[in-house]
Amino acid sequence: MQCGSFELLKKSTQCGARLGRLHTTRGVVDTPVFMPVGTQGSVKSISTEQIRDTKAQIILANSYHIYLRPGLEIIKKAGGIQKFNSWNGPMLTDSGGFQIFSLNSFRKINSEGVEFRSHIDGSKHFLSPEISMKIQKAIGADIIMCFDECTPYPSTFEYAKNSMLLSLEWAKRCKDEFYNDDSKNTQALFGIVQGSIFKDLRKESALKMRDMDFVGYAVGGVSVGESKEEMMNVVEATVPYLPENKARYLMGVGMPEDIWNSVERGIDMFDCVIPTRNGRNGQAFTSTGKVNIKNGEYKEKFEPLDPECDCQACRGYTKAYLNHLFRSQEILALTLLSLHNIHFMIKLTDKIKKALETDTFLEAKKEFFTKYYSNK
RNA sequence: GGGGGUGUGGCAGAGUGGUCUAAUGCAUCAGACUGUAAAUCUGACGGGCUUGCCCUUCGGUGGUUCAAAUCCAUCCGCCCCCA
Repeated sequence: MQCGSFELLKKSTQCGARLGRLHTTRGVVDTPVFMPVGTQGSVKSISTEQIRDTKAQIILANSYHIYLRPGLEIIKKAGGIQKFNSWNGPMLTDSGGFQIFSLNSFRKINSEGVEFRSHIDGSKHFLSPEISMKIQKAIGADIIMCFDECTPYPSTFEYAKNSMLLSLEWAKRCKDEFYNDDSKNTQALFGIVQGSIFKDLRKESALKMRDMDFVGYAVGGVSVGESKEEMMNVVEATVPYLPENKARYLMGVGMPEDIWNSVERGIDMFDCVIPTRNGRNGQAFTSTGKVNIKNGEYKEKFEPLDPECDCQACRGYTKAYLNHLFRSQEILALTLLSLHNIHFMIKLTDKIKKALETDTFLEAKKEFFTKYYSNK
């Protein structure tokens, strides 16, 4: 089966949610899926072994970061990113498009591409759709992304339109570059819909991307500061114009509530730094809501973080101990909470999948949130 | 016995006449984080309320001064050196 192809297994009769299977060179991914982010080829503070324990099916890496360090030569010599980090499973690389947004003070955009100053040493680098494709081919992830501009929020309609058209133009160039060799046999290129929060732009972008016939589609330019309501409006304005038989990936999302709400509207794939970043900063997601484990109230709570969770952190340790680890700045604190949060997100998608099998998505969602918000 | 130094908010430690409720760091208390420049960042941190102001703080007491953490006297505590 072609890498990146999507098998639609079941559609909810209640909403837009769907159960599916994404085929990749290194394995099958059941959707809806949450993909932990390992920007530099490593999910921060967590070993590949531990990532497997969380039952994550596919992880992300960032081509911009890997290109800067260790560099493509080393990745090639290693035999590709999956061998380098010994994950050996499905992976996805982002194109560097998000860095146009997040490193905005270090770059200059023109229609040809983007000039970056390395955030590491200030050196100049140029990224274009063609270069991004070459980089992502060299890294060798199963799924690679078009080089786009992640449009900042807020943007004027005019800026958002030009940005969306630029990403469209770049998408064509990505395709041309991607399909000029045998990489297409082992990798899949996904297109990215832009258009900020403007429905017309989202529709236009989605339809034109659809015409380009990508293997899969992403909704980009969300989770950049807009409200949750706006984010859902974007999803609703985009999904109806994407082909049903292809995967839909909402980039950079999200929180548990975002996952439920987006799956409900027809999204299949997610990635987000939240479980790991917030984990490192002391915030845990639990079945009864968010917990800031650093807070004083947990100093003497000799009970697991989440009694419903069977991750390493919850199996072996108490809130009091995790609180102590954070207060004493022990490295283990970062690992355990990151691990827990990833596990939580994976379990959440498991719940969703199970509910879709029995066509009870809305009931499951209600059950989840009744508990999740019960403490607040 | 002689000489020198020092005492500041939970801790460390600036400040040596007004701009001092008193820098800074730590600790403490909370909040934020969405395709990772993040083990990060923000805010609070004497008390009161009508949130602008009022009251109370720099070892104790007394004084000088329009004004004292800051100067003087004295008491108390601690540290160092020489015998």
